[in-house]
Amino acid sequence: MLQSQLFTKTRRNAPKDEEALNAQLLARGGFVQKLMAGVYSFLPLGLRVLRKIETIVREEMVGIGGEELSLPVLHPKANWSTTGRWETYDTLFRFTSHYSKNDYVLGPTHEEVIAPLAQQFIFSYQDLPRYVFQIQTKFRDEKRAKSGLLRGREFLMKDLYSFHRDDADLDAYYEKVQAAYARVFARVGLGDDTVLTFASGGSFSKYSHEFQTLIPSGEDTMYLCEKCRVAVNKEIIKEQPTCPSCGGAKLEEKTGAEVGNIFKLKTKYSAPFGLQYKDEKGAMHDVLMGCYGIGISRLMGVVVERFHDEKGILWPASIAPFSVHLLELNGASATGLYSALQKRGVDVLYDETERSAGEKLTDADLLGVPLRAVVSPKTKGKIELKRRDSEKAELVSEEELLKLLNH
RNA sequence: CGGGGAGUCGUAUAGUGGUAGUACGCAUGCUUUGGGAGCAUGUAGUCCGAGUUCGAUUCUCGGCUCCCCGACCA
Repeated sequence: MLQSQLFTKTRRNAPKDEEALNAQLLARGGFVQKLMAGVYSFLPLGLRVLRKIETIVREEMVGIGGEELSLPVLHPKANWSTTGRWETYDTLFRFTSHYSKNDYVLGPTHEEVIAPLAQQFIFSYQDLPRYVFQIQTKFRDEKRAKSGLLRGREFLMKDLYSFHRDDADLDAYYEKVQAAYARVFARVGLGDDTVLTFASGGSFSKYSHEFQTLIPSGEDTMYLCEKCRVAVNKEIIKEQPTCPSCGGAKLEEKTGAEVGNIFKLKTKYSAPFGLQYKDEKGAMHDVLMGCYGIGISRLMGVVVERFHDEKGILWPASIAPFSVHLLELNGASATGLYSALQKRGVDVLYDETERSAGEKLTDADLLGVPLRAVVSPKTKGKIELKRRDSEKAELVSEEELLKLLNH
């Protein structure tokens, strides 16, 4: 990609209505633009990051048997009345059609859609288990949207739903999802900072689990057992004052951002919709369900909160908008190298603009591409290579660079 | 939802009851060239509505929007 052709430009100042660090850096870099509180456009650079996170999540969901589908965002009131959540769901976006006078919901989650849908296809124990997921825009009428991408009114989420014949099967799959989630967070670069957290489980199971990324700007408070790297959410610390893993009582207070959660719904949503199956003897039973979410757009914000310095973002390589940021400075030309990199399939952003060296270098730091390659009169036919997370640069030849990137 | 703060060119800001200023950006030209370069010329703005006033961007009221704290967050 030629930087001169980018739809967006970087900004020297963050908009004054953005205070959250993730929003400031993402807005300055041209990754996102706020339309209103809690609602963001994802611009070409930001969408690249979002898509990479999606791909990682998708691969891991497919890896545990998930089949991808796409459910509607617009729901009829009736489904939400069936579960009672038309009245009880606080942050539900409800509205009435101006001409038909029908009531609708903008989906904040999809149990009300998936349960009756599954009822069309699941009849027998032979149809179980089943696992379906989607990556879909969700709407929640948050009383207070805040913290940039961390709490939006419109956001991108992966939601997986599983269907089982008994508790043992649900429990076993729940464990698999938990392991897959750990892989997702490791792959997006948050493995060391994301901990399994015990949280309230509602009325059907004792606890649910959240994945909390430990960042100072996180909204949730939890108590972490340093030894086990397992935490207890503040909401259940009274009933669970010790580490659920080792029983230790030395828990340290931390703040985190919830990037994922896994939840045993059991029959909470299958029962109201009559989602049942016949066992081998022809007896009817409610299907057991699990639901499992990952906030994709929130994850993008959390990564920025976790990986930045005073100059800008430091994207983990796995989700960076580009692999290499190629800069030509002070009249030098990197056109040949750009073509060579493209030919090798390297995802490269090429700053061929005729701006000052300082401006281009500052831009590179802000955008946070993991590897910076500079060609200038000073590099004398070689390439100055610098990792975004390192102060040291090294001079390499074109062959050395290509070899390195092939790796 | 309760409390607090704030709306001025595209962005960040200053200022004023009487012609709205600066920086960045953008445009043109020249000069520069390793950490958001210099000079010149140009471009572009007072959230919406009502009130007070000869006159409101400024004061008053209402609305809308944004930010922060709290509450809330299957």
